[in-house]
Amino acid sequence: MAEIAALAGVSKPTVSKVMNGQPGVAAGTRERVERVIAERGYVRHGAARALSAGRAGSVNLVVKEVDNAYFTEVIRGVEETLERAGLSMVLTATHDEARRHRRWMARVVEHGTDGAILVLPDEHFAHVEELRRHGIPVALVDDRGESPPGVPSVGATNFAGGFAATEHLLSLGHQRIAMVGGPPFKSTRERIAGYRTALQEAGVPPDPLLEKPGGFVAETGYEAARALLRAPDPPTAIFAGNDLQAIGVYRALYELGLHTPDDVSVVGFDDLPLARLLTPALSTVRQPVREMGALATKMLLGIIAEETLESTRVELATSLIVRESSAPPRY
Amino acid sequence: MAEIAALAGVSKPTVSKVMNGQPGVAAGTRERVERVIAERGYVRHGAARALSAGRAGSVNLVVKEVDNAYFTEVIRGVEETLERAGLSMVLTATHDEARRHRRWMARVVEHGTDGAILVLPDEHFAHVEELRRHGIPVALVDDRGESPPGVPSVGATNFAGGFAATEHLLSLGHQRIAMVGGPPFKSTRERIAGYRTALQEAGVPPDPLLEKPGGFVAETGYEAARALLRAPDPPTAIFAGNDLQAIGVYRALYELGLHTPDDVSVVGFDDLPLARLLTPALSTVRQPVREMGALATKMLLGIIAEETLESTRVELATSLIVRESSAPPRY
DNA sequence: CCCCTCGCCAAAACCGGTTTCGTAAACAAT
DNA sequence: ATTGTTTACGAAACCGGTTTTGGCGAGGGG
Repeated sequence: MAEIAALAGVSKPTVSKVMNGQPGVAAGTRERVERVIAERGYVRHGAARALSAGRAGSVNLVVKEVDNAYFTEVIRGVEETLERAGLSMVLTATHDEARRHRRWMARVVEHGTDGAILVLPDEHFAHVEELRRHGIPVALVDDRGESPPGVPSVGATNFAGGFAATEHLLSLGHQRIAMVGGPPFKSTRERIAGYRTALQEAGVPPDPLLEKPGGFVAETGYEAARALLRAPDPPTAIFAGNDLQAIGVYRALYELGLHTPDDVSVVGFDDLPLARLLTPALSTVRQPVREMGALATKMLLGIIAEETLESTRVELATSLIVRESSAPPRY
Repeated sequence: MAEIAALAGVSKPTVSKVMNGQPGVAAGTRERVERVIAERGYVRHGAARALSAGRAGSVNLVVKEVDNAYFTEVIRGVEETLERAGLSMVLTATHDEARRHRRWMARVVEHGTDGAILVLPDEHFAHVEELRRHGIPVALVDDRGESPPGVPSVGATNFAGGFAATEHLLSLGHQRIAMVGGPPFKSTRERIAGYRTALQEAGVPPDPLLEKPGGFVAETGYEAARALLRAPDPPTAIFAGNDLQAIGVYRALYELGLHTPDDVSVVGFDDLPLARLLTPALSTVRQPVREMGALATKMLLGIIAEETLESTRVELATSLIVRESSAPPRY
C-alpha cells in the first residue's frame, strides 16, 4: 500500500480510503489512485486488514458432515449469501467426534471469524455457549432443540410437513402407514407429531409397531423397511423421516421384490435434488434447505452489523411434492 | 497475550514461544505460562498471527459447484487432511460464472490463503496463472488438461477405467455398447479412449451413433439414453461417463418401461456413495475421489513447506465395482 | 580469579493495513 | 482584511501477534 501511495503521490490513509470507498478524497485524487491500483493489480493484505479493522472477512460454517446432500444444500445457500456480502466461507465439519471438540473449536475461534453458522453438530449446546463466550455471533440452521434462548435459528414447519405427508397418504386410501423416525432432534419430534396428529384426525388408530426409530441415513431406512414389511399386517405406505432414509426404503423394497408405488407407497422429507431423479421419483415434503441456509446467513450478517432482528426464530414453510412414489393402495 | 504475560510474570515473546512450542523457555516457566493460558482459556488472535508470521493458516478450495456429490467427496478428503494439519478450509464455488471471475479471484487472493486447490473450475488456466502470479501455491484435482506445466495435479487412471468398464460389458456378451461422454475435460477424453480401445481390441466395430456427448449431470444421461433407446438397433448396454449421468439413464429406462439390467445394462463412473444405494445398485468404475482430494492437499502442503515433490502428476488407480446394474444381454 | 560461553528472557522492531487527530488550504461570511 | 468553516490530506498511533536483538546471570575452562 505504501508503494501505491508513493506512485500516486499520496499517503497510505488516502489509498486506504479509496479502496474502501470512504469519503474525504477529492475526485481527481481518487481517480489517480484507482488508476495506479488497477495498473499494479494491487490487492489488500487480508490478514493486515483483518487485524487493524477488527473484521475477519469470513464466516465459519460448522456442519456435522459434508458428504450428505442435506448439508450440501445448506452450504450452497450460505455460500451464495456470503459471496454476495463479499465474505469468505470457512467450512468445518465436526464428524460427530466429541473427543476432538476442543481441538476444532480452538481452530474456529483462533481463525477469528466474524460469525458462525451451526448446522446440527453434536455437542450443539456446548458449541454455542463457547462461541458466545468468545463473542462470536452465532446463527443456527435446523435447531436441534437444545440451544440456549436468544440464539437466532432458522427451521422449517416440520409439524405441518409431517401432517401433510400423512394426510396425503391417507387421502390416497392408505390406512396402515408406517413412519421411520430420525435422530432425537426437535425437527424429528415435530414430524412425528404431525404424522400422529394426521392419523388421529382421520380416526386411524395408531400402531406403535409402525413407528420405527432411526438415523438420518439410508441404512436405517433400509433396516426399518425390512422389519416393517416382513412383519404380519405390513404397512401399505411408508413415510420416511428424510429422503436418505427413503432411498434405503427403496432398497429394501427392491430386495423384497416389491414395487413402488404399486405395492408400497413411499414419501420422504427434505426434497433433496436427488429426490426427483430417483426411479420412481420420490414424493416428498419439500424443505427449502438452501433458503434456510441463506436466511440464517442473512440473520447472522444482521447481528454482525448490530441490527436488531425482528425475530430470533424463523420457520420456513414446507410443501408437499407429489411425484411417482405415492399412489392408492392396491386392494 | 500481554495479559497472559503479565499474569505469568513473563514477557510477550515468552508466551509466544510457549504457544508455538519453541525452545528457549525453561521448563518451569513454560509450565507456569501454560497453566495461565489454560486458566484463562486464551486463544491466539488468528489475524495478528497471520500478519506477523506471514502464514494465513488456511487453504482455499475452489470447486465448480458444491451441490454435486463428486465435489463433496473431494471436499471431504481435503477437509480431513487440512484438519489434521491444523489448517482451516475456505471453500469457494465458481458456479461457472466467468463474468464474476475477477471478483471472486480478488476475494481468494485478498483473503490471503497459504495455498489453493482447484477442482475443475471454468477458466482453469487463467485461475492458475493468476494465483501463481500472486505467489499462491496451487494444486489441482482432476486436471482439465489445460494447466500450465509444473502445477501438481492428482487424477485417476481414466483410460484404464473406461477400458475396464467396456471390457466388463463385452465379457458379459454385450456387443452394442453405448457411451455417454462428458464435458471436454482431459479425464473424459481418456475414458472415451478407453472405451474405444476396448471395443477395438474385442473386434467390435465402433458406431459413432452410440457415442453421445453430454455434461456431467443427470439430465444429459437422461437425454442421451432416450435418444439411444428410441433409435433403431438400440444398445443393450450403456456406459455412462459418470454416476450422475447413470442416474439419468435409469430415469430414461424407467420411463420407457425398460428394466435394468434385464433389458439394458448400465455402468457408471466415479462410485459416488450414492451408487450402491440406487436400485438396482450401480455397477461403476470406482475413482478414489476422497483420496484424490487428500493427496492433492498433501502435495500442496508439501509445496508450502518448500519440500521438493517427487512427482508433479499423480494418477490414482480406478477399479471396476460390479453391482446389480450389469448382466448378460437378454437374448 | 577472570574471561567466555550459553541459556533464558525482555525490549524493541516489525508485519500491512485502518483509524484518529491535526493541519493546511480553500472558501464563505462578516 | 479578518475570522469561521469546511474539505483534503498526512503523520502517527494502533491492532496482536512474531522475530530480532541484546543483556544478564550462571556455569565452565584457563
